[in-house]
Amino acid sequence: MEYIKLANLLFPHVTKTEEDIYREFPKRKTGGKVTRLGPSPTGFIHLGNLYGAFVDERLAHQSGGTFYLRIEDTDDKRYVDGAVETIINSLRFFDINFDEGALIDGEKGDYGPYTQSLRADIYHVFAKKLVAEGKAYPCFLTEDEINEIRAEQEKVKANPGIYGKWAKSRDLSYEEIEEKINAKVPYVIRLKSSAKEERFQVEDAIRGTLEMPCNNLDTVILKATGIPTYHFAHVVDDHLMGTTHVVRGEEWLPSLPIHVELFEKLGWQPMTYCHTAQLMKIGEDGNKRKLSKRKDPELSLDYYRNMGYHPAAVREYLLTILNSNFEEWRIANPDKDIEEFEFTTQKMSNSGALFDLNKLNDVSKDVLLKIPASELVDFLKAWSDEFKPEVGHIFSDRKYLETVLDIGRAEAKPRKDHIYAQQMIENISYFFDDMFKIEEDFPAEAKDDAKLILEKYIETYDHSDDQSQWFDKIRRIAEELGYAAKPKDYKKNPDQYKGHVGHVSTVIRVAIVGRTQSPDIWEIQQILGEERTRERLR
RNA sequence: GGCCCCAUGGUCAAGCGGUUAAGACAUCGCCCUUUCACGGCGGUAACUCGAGUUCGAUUCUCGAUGGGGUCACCA
Repeated sequence: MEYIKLANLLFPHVTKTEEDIYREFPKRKTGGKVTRLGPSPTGFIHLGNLYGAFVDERLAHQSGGTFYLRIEDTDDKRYVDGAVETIINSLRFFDINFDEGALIDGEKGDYGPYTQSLRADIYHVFAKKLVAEGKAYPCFLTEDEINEIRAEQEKVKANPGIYGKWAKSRDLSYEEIEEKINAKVPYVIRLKSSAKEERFQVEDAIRGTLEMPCNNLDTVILKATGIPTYHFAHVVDDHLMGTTHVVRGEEWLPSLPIHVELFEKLGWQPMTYCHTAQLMKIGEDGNKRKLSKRKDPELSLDYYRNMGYHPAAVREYLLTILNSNFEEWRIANPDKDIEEFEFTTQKMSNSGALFDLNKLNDVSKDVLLKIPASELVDFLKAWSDEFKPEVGHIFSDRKYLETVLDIGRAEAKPRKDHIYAQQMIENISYFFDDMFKIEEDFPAEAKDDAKLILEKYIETYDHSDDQSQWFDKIRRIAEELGYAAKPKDYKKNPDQYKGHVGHVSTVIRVAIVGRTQSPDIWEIQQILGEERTRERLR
């Protein structure tokens, strides 16, 4: 078989050589790591993507390298309008920014185009090269024929796939191929696998040495449309674009042999692989399972934006599951910027982590505590503009809002009330008259005296009282009505009292904020002002 | 089914041949306290199993079991 003749028959339009391409894509000069995110443009982006993107970003930027965005749109069915913008904006929200690639205001960087569908001529140069060297061949098998092969394989218990004797287009003569081409019979280009009966080893930056059998599959590298499959595009692009570290989910591990053979046949050196563990969730059956775009909309990034989690909190949480030593570092360095933490692939876990909302909430409390109230207002405002415009009026008095958000935060043992925007709004709603409502009942112990308690409270109320004067008055009211002035007395002799001062103050609390739990009432009253305080007591 | 990855409390996880098997979250109890939150103290709770190697295995090897992934002209 004259392979070069075949290559020319298949790729008459390809005039460039591989040397031409190498001139267009010179080796990068930077010393740092080069990573990339290669999303397919479905526009859907979930926590798992963010998790991976975070690894890419840290690896690149921590080493003074480059992080770029490549759109992997080799499957035209997947394309969703505006998806690229969504991806970029979602990631930017979490402070993950690209240095080059297919960005919103056009391409940036010297290794473009960064959209795979625009790189067809490049892939063809290398596909042609492989054909010319007898390492790839056209395959004319139809879908039906492939199904038949699979059925036959099942019958004889052979592994499914096109390989070895099942690869029926492998041994077509030039004349046969030419005849089909002229007859416009559709075909794909397949790798002609060497199917070495041995195992190979690859170093993975997360998992250490990986050992698996060599590939034996005649994988499709160019589809009938002339567009490459992921496997081929990955190898060609990452080599040409100078990627040093390929970060991807562990679901790619099984196709690693294909990629390794592709690199070998192309005469290239594979880059460092970093196969991350998948983020899991508990399925309906109680078992762990991979996050799925279809089934788990609540784990899409939008869910967290909707709830109003602060991006810094999500980043902080992600880092705790990404690098096992991060929490320790954080405890030792509570005030350092997250950038200062030295992220390493070695410290990454290689078993799938279950997403833990409790932990996120806990982390979030600490993160929000460190954010000044004025910034919190900005954050809340941006969130409400997008997700809850009906509360827009709470931003009309910024200073007031800041004061509200700052309750108890300056103390040595600060309150950690804030977790995420939606919850914060709910928490502070009683500070706004239109959102204030009585949500809970008076405590059972003081229910019958509620009216009396409030009357006496209004009578003695002096807005200029300081906190201790104010509470002394409540103590007095409690005693007058037969409640213990100290909870301990009540606990000792529960029969002697109707209840204790806590029950009395809870009546007042319910009147002021509408619930049985809140920060200090005196402080709240000071913020509300005398007029509104009295209003609510009526 | 073949191949691949993984395996310490409910969750995330330290550990890398000898430890009373860390820590965080969650949970429970106590303390602080006018409620809640915060904080403090304490408790419950783990090495999947079986063979080896070894004086000694959570740690190394093999096997089993379990979980996950993958076997497309999807990525």
